[in-house]
Amino acid sequence: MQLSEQELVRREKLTQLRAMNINPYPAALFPVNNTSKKIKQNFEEGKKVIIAGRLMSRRIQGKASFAELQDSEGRIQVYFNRDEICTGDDKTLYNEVYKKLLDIGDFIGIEGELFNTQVGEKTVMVKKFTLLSKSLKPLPLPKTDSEGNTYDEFNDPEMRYRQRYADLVVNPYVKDVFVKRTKLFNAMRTFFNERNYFEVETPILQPIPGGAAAKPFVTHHNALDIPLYLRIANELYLKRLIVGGFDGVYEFSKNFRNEGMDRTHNPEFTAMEIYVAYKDYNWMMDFTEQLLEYCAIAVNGTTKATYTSHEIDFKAPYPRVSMTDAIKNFTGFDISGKTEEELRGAAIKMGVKVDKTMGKGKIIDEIFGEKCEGNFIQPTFITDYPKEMSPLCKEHRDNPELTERFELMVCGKEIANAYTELNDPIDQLQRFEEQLSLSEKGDDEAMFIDKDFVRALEYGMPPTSGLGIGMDRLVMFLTNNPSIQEVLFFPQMKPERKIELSEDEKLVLSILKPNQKMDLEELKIQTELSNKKWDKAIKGLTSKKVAKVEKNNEGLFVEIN
RNA sequence: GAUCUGGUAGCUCAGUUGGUAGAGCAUCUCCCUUUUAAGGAGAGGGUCCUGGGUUCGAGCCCCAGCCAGAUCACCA
Repeated sequence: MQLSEQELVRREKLTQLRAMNINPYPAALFPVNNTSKKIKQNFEEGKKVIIAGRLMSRRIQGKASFAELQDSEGRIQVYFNRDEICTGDDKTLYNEVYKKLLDIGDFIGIEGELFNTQVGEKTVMVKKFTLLSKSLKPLPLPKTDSEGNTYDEFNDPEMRYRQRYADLVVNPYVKDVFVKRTKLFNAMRTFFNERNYFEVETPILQPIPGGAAAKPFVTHHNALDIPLYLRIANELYLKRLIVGGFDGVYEFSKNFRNEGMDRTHNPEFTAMEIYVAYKDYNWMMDFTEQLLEYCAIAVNGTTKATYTSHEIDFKAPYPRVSMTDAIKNFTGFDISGKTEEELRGAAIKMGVKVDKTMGKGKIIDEIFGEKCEGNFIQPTFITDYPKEMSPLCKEHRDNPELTERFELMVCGKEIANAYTELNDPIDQLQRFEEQLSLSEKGDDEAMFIDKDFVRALEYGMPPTSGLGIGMDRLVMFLTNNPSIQEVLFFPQMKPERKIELSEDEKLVLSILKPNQKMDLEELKIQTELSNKKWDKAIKGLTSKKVAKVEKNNEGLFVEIN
């Protein structure tokens, strides 16, 4: 690996430290008894403290130096003075170790006393310091001045996501997002637990992926020799637990969908689903608005949130608009009682793209998505979806064309989806069968038939209402981040393909490249490498996908990839 | 998947028809007891994303590719 000058310098310091009998990576615990935040909150002149963290800036002025130490809660200024650290004649600890062998990014432990500088900055006077871990790679060093201007900001999204660890060290706002994310999860748990709903875990590896219309990832179990799918939703398993007798169950589930990636979609994402027995979707709407109000306050201290140019308010209650009314309002067209052909015609007239594989439900969904969805900025429940697009949802008590379903729209995006759950096993089987015919028509997202789930319903499931919330999307709204990558620690990225070739590999390549494809023996002879070196070089090149070896009737050939 | 934009020092960014690769911060050396992105002086540091091409000569122009972002399409 090619090291930069600065990296070489730091490695050299490592050996110098060892030569001075200073272990740059000591094993012993360091007895921290304070943090940067606690020091500032309970400041007392002369108080002794022990702290630890990363050295993040230094201003050296001869015998004295100010530096900043960053710990998990922020930064505190520390003051190094030669005569405080080196009380005897030997000034090596300050002149050599502190000034020359420490670097920005190093973890150090400090024992010292609190004092105020002449400028009034709360500061730790260092009496003793310990190197806790040497940093070998220079961190990016963004700076902010007193007016809030930033310099050298570490802002390339690619580098920030790939090296989230560095991003977290130098960009404090990144940590804030994830603190809020965890606050949201904790708030939801509290809200559910206080109502005696029960947190559970269900399988991620599933023989039949169900509960949503989505393309699954497939894997293979060797011992069973069967395909297994990564879950796309946890709905069907949670309902099985309602069959089993729980009154309310919920789960935060990582779901996996083998679809495109963009600023609102990551292949793995987190959903929360909750199912409550003896309730319906009207109850669930009340429950949802209370939940979100509670969560918004827990995360931001207020029900209001800013998202891009929108000011949104999660204060309950939220308006409830039926899908039929929404479409009527924004297009003037009444979908009720229309045939598939009439709907298709209307969609085409509105300029909404439809095709032959779409059934009634999908056409309506398309019209809604195209003409209405974007208009709902404040939290709004859209209710009573067409039956065809909701195969797990109970038929509407007043209209057999519709289902008792709602979605919660915020800023034109869906963040929650809920049903009065279908618990009629015969109806459920029929709906699955309709999905099957959709999939035969070419809809590659139509659901599989889950016979075990139907069997569970046959034993009887109490009337139940269920709710699903896209947690990542909700975090985006509560932290004003229009990109899902910003609210995931490690968003999916294309793998870095760094090709580093050894000398021998380069030699092989230099002969192979002008020819593109060569006989393996001939190439080997031309390189003049020993058998061992040749073997290593060619295996290296093939494993790095630079070249490939091919065997055909005429012999063995090496080809550039 | 399509289009557009970008990729230059550890970080942020300049780079003039196409003519020896630059700045600030960071690093290194020397000097310096309380500074607030900011002490002073000096020095070093480059696979200009990769591979081809055009040219006497390419960071710049052309082609192909890689990675990212944005917009759109697809998709919850």
